[in-house]
Parts: sequence; C-alpha cells; structure tokens
Amino acid sequence: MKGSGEESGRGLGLDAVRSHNAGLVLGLLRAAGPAGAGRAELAEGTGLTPQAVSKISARLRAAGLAAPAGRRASTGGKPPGLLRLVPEAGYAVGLQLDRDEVRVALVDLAGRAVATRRAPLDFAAGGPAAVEAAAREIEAAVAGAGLGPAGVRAQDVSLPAAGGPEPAAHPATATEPAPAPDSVQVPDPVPAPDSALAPGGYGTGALWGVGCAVPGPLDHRSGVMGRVTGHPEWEGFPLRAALAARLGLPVVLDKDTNAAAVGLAAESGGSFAYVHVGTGLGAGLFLGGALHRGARTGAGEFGHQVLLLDGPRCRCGARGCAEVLCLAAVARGDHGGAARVLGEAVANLAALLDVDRVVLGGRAVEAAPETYVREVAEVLSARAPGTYRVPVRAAPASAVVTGAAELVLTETFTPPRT
Amino acid sequence: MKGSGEESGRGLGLDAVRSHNAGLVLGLLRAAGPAGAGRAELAEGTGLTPQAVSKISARLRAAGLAAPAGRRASTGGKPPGLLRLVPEAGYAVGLQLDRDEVRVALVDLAGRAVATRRAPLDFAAGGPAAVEAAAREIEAAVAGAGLGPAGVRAQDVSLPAAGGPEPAAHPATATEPAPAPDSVQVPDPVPAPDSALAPGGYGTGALWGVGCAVPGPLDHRSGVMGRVTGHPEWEGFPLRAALAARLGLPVVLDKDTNAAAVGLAAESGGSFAYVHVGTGLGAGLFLGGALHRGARTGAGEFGHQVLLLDGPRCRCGARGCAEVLCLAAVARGDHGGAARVLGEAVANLAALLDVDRVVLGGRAVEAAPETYVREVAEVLSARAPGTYRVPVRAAPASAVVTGAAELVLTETFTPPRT
DNA sequence: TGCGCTTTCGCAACAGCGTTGCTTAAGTGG
DNA sequence: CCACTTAAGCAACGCTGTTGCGAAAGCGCA
Repeated sequence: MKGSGEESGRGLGLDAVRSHNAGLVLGLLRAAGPAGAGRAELAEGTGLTPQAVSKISARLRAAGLAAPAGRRASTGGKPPGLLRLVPEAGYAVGLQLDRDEVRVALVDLAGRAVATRRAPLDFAAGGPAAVEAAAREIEAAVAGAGLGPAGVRAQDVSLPAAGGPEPAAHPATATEPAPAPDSVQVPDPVPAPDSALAPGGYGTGALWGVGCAVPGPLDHRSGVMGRVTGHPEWEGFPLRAALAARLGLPVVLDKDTNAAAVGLAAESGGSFAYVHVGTGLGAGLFLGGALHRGARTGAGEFGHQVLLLDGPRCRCGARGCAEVLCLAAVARGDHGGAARVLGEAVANLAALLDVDRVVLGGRAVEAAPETYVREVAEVLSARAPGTYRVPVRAAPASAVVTGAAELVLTETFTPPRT
Repeated sequence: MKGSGEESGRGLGLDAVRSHNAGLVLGLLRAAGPAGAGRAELAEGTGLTPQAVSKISARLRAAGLAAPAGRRASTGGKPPGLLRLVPEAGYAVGLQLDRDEVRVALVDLAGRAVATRRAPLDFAAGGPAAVEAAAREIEAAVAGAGLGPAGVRAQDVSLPAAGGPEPAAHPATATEPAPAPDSVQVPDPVPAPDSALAPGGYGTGALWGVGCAVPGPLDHRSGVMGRVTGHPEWEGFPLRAALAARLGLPVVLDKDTNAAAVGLAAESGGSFAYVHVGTGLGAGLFLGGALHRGARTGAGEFGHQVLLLDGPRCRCGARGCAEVLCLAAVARGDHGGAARVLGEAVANLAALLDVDRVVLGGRAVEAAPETYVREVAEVLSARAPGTYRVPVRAAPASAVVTGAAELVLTETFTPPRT
C-alpha cells in the first residue's frame, strides 16, 4: 500500500524520495568512475544539500554500495573526502536470446562485463528449451566468475577482466568494513523495483537479477512473448516467468533494441535513438530520460515505415517499407545503398523526435560500421533543417547483452540527465 | 536550492512530494467533474492512504481549490462525503498567435472556456506589434469576464458560457469559506512551476498565467522564437519575456501542436499523437504521460518525413516529404488524396511510437473532418501489424487555444495515467 | 425501538525525509 | 603562527505520509 508505484496510482511517499535521491547519487558516482566524487559535487549535481548528501552517502556506505576513495587536493580549505561506487557490490546478468545464438554477460555495478559467454541456440526449439539452454550458460558464467550460490566474494577471485586494467589509484583510508564473507545473499525472486537500497537489502557480490533481451514483439509488463516473425511457437510463451522460476532470480524482459538503448543511456544519457539492422529494422527510443516502450511495448517498429509509396511489397503487407528496401540492398551486398535508405528512415525519425544523437548497431552495421555511420550522417546533415548536426556513431557488438544487464541495474541507478 | 527542479539536478524534497500528490488528487477531482469524488476513491486512485487524502484535501479546501459536494448514498455504512474541484478558483489564458489571426480563451480550472475572442493579426508586423495586439485581446477577454485587476470575484458575474449550462446539482453543505472578496491576487510574474499549492499561494479567481501557442520553431525553455517559415523577422524574438513583461503574468510558450496535445491529454490521458494539417504538417507527441518536446523543442516535425524517395522537391530541400505531397492534394481540393498521404505518414508514426490513439486537427481537417478521419483510419488499419486498431478522431477547432491555457494548468494538475 | 455491523473520517502519536544552525576538523596562505 | 577557507558531522526542526484508535453516521435485522 505504500509508495511502491503499482501502475496507475503513483502517489509518492518518503520511501520514493529516498529511493530517487539515492539513485541520483549512485548515478553520479557511477559516472565519476573509480576516481570517485566529492560530496560537494554530488550536492551540486543533485541539487541537494551537502548535509543530505552526507546522510545518503552514509546509507550507501552502510549498504556496501559506496566506499571512501581518498581525498582530493585542497583548494584552500580542508580537502574533500571522495566517495566511489563499489562495483563488486552487486552483479546483473545480461541475457540475449537471438535467432541463432544465446549470449550472456555478467556485469558489475559499474557496468563492466566481468564474464561473457556465447553459444549456439536453436530458436525454433521453442521457449522451454531456450530457457534451459540460457540457464545453463548463465550458471556457467556465474560459476566461472566465482559468484553464485557457492558464495565466494568477488574480490577474492581473479576475473577475466573485459576492459583494461583498473587504474589502481586509491591511496585512501580504505575503511571498507568488509562485511561477513560467509554467504552471498540472493534477492527475493519477486522483483522489488525501487526498494533496492533498503537497509540490509541485497548483499555484497549478490546477483540482482537477469535482464533478458529478445527480438520481436513481446509485452514488457507481463513478460509474455508475442508473434516472433517466423517462429509462431513462441507466441504466448511466458518467458519472464519461466526464466525467473528456473533461476530463482528477478527477470526483466524487453526487446533487444530497448535493451541496447537502456545500456547506451547509462553511458551518456540524453535522448537518442538506437537503430538496429539485423534480421529486421528496429529502434530503441530513449526520450527525455526514459525509455519509451509505447502502449503495448510496440514502440520502435522502425522498419515498417513507408519510404517509397507503391514500392516493392514488404512481408508486413505494405509497400516500400524501409526494411524491404534496406534489406534488399544488404542482400545484394550493397551496404552503401542500404545505409542511404537507412539514413532516410533515420532522418525521418530524427526530425519527428528531435533526438540528441543516433547510435547504429546490429549485424549489418557490424559488417561495415564506417560505411553506415558515414552514409547515415550524410543523409542526416543533408536533411537537417537548421545548422544542428545530429551525431551518429556505431555501437559495439556487445551493446545488446550489456544493455540487457542494464535493464536490471537501471532500477537502482537514476542516470543524471544531460 | 530546494526541490524545485532546475534542469539537471532533480533531487526531491518534501515539497516535491506534496506538490506531486496534491496534483494527483486535483487531477482526479478534475476528471470526476462537478459530481465530485469520495475520499476512498481518491485514495484508491492515488495509491495513498485515506488519511493522507484527508490531509491533502484539507489543504486543497483551505486554498480554495476544492469544496465539499454533498454525500453519496451509503453502501451499508456512513455515506462518504464528496469533494469537488472549484473551477472558479483560478483561470488561465490561452493565447494562439496564428499566421492571420489571434485567438484568446479564458479557461477555468475545470478546463472550460468561459470567454473567447478572436481578431485578425498581421503576423508580418513582427513580434512587438503582435504582443501588443495579443495583450489587448487578453485584457478585453479578462475584463469582459469580470476578472482581472479590477478584482471582481468570478461567481458574482454572469459569464458567457461557452459550453452547455452547468448541471447545478450541488445540494451540498456549501461550507466554502468565502475568502476576502476585496482583491484578486496576481501571481508572481516569474513562473513558480510547482509551488502552486503552497498555502496562501494564488487566490480565488486569480489569473494563473498565460499559455501562448505559435507555429514554427521556437525554444520552449528560453521562450525565444526561431525561424518561422516566411517570417524571418520573428527569429530571435523573446516572445515569452515580452508577453510576461507586458502582461505582468507568467507565460509559457510552446508550439501550437504541443499546446493542442497537452490540452487533449488533460481530457483523456494516455499516450497519443495530435496531428495538425495547416500551413504545414506538424505533430504534438504526448508519450508516457508527458509531452515530448525533444532536445531543442523540435519534436513533431512530422511533415518533413520522406514518403516518396525521389518525389517532388519540398521547400525543406528534401524530396517526397509528406508535407509537399499532402498539401499539393489539399491545394487541388483533393482532401481524400491528402488524407491518404497523411494516413501513410501517421501510420509510420503510430508504428514507431505505439500510440494509443491519433487526433487530427488544423484547418484542412476542419474543412472535411469525416474524410480525414475515415481515410487515415483506413490506412492505419491496413498497415497495423496485429489486430489492434488505433482509434482516430478529429479535434475541435478550439483545441489549440484551449490547449494553450492548459500549458499553464498542467503545472498544477497531474493527470492520472491511463 | 434497539442493537450490531459497516463505512467514513479525523485526532494524536510516529518514523523518516531533507533542511538549518552550529561546532569541529583539516588544510592553505600571509 | 594565526587568520581564513572549505569540509563534514551532530542536533534540532519542519514537514511528509503512516499507523492506531475512537467517534460519527447510516443500514438492516430482530
């Protein structure tokens, strides 16, 4: 009955305030990286009082999510004590079920993948088989990283670091209280969306949940699959519930394009579109600080916009869709032509939504990233009404898996708007 | 320094909680209409405790924004006391500056226009002249309705009701404390976005502000005009500041399409697109409970999406824009053809954003509303991927002016999501 | 008519949020 | 060596929604 917003009623209580502000501070800490941030800049960045930041920081330190990170040089007074995020305080699993493979990424709170796996997948075998295959890959990744039910703390294990080596510049008073190393707490299987920072909730090294990214239509709220093109056997399969039951973890289900968008938003914020060129054309829309899923999780159906009235017929029934034009060019190996068609479609989108930037991804883009970025940017600047140029870049191939993990982490972090 | 969110920092405080919850209750009261609503359903609708609703209601009654509205029949226990919105507790001015006329609507808290005016406007005369003309119309409308600096209370004056007669069904214990009838408080000229409900803020019958809707590009945050097509003399004109200085009232500036969308959202909520067919094609996007303006108030540039690659050249420089195709048909008098082109563009939009419904407006639509609604709905259902059909309807011709006033009122009311 | 039941609703006490006022700590710079 | 500056925390405060409980008010059955 409290402020934990159901869906229609969204009355706020004190807990909502605490959760929001803590998420804001965590978002800033995350953006600050291992160097950490001072309380003054946290206060500046959040609009809160320094004293409020102190109280929130104390709660975060008590929860093990933040730790002191030394002091910065003085600017004439007492040098500020820095605070940093403790990345190994929690992990999220990113799971990508694609048409031919399954990918898994174990991601820490800083957003870094500490373990990744990929394996072939027979998508046509249907939901239960895919759940089983995914669960095995997840368990292997978690076990390999030294986490999971066995209960070994993360920092005791040497992990195959994905990124570069961490700049170990913490000459600090490492007062990290080293919580009881005996067990790893697994959160409640039922998702508790905004109570992540309740005192005592979660534990160091715990798995916070699984974010699952799949292509095709689905319902985000219920976690049930829709009619995946070419795979009618998936329609109506309750993928989220099946994964949650199999793994004993909270699961968030979303389209692959949405997962990538959420992941990219954690890096840079703002409002933008992630455009995916794979089996079809799709887009993830991050607008005004939040992902836009639409009324029925159908937003981002970007490929079936008509670009050429009376053009060739598309599998969707219409004529001259961007998808049929673009994929025909890809099939010919004409990435330049595909990119120009894509550019027109993206320009339509950019004009309609006034996005800050555009990020391209998907297998076709990975095949020739420079071509796509160049051609799309070209069309965009030719079509832009004013002098403003929308930046275009390509996403890494891992954007979807990593973003899937971010679906879980986003519930705790509130990214600072840019 | 408090929770009144600037732009980047959005730390919440108690005041934000109060403001949000009060807005939620006011939104429900507004939706309930003159019949009023019981405390239990307000608690249900907000997710708050009945006791919290009681406290909030007491504040609203003290502020004059809500009043008792009798009792509902018992369901076996003590009959609930009803609460209703007091529409005459405040007014907002809606101002529409179009290319050939100025329109003004004085709107009460219930969203009803209690006075309207329209007059020719020489848009080419530039900003200052338009401001002066608009100010005169506003003053005339306010004086005619018995409000304004003279300070006559609204309920003492017979108003030219725009809608039907109000169903006077209030057999209640009218305990309305009748605040001092001597003066009408005019709010601070500097907008105070979310402190509208501070005890003692605003007064009964007061003007809360002016919402100004104009075509063409502008910056919502700064209130400065951009390059209006065909009227370069408007570029850079600080319309919001000029109006605020001339009128001594807070002013909100936005595109006409956005104003209409906000106004329509107040009626029915949800997420939808308002599509305007006038001098150009534009759209107002109400997504996920909030208007989407985009990074530079440029969202809704709906007309310059390319529908026909290598089609006829548009004034924007591209080829085959929806606008050039649609307006060519309108110029021929071929509303059916224009509507079908519009339908394709709307279908692109609906697929991309997964909206609940589409509302059509603008002069071309007013000329043949049934044709546009029918043809657009036809294209939409032909292109819809699933069985879901997006409802299409036409907006009244007053949608933009009324919505402009709603730009002001929205800061106080939080519409319940649907 | 009387009594039990249901529902409404407000008073009073409460826990928890960020804020304010003030004190103490820990550096820099003349 | 002593102002001066900046940082950080303790304590009190105002305010939020919440909880507990009792009074008020109508229904329905004996």
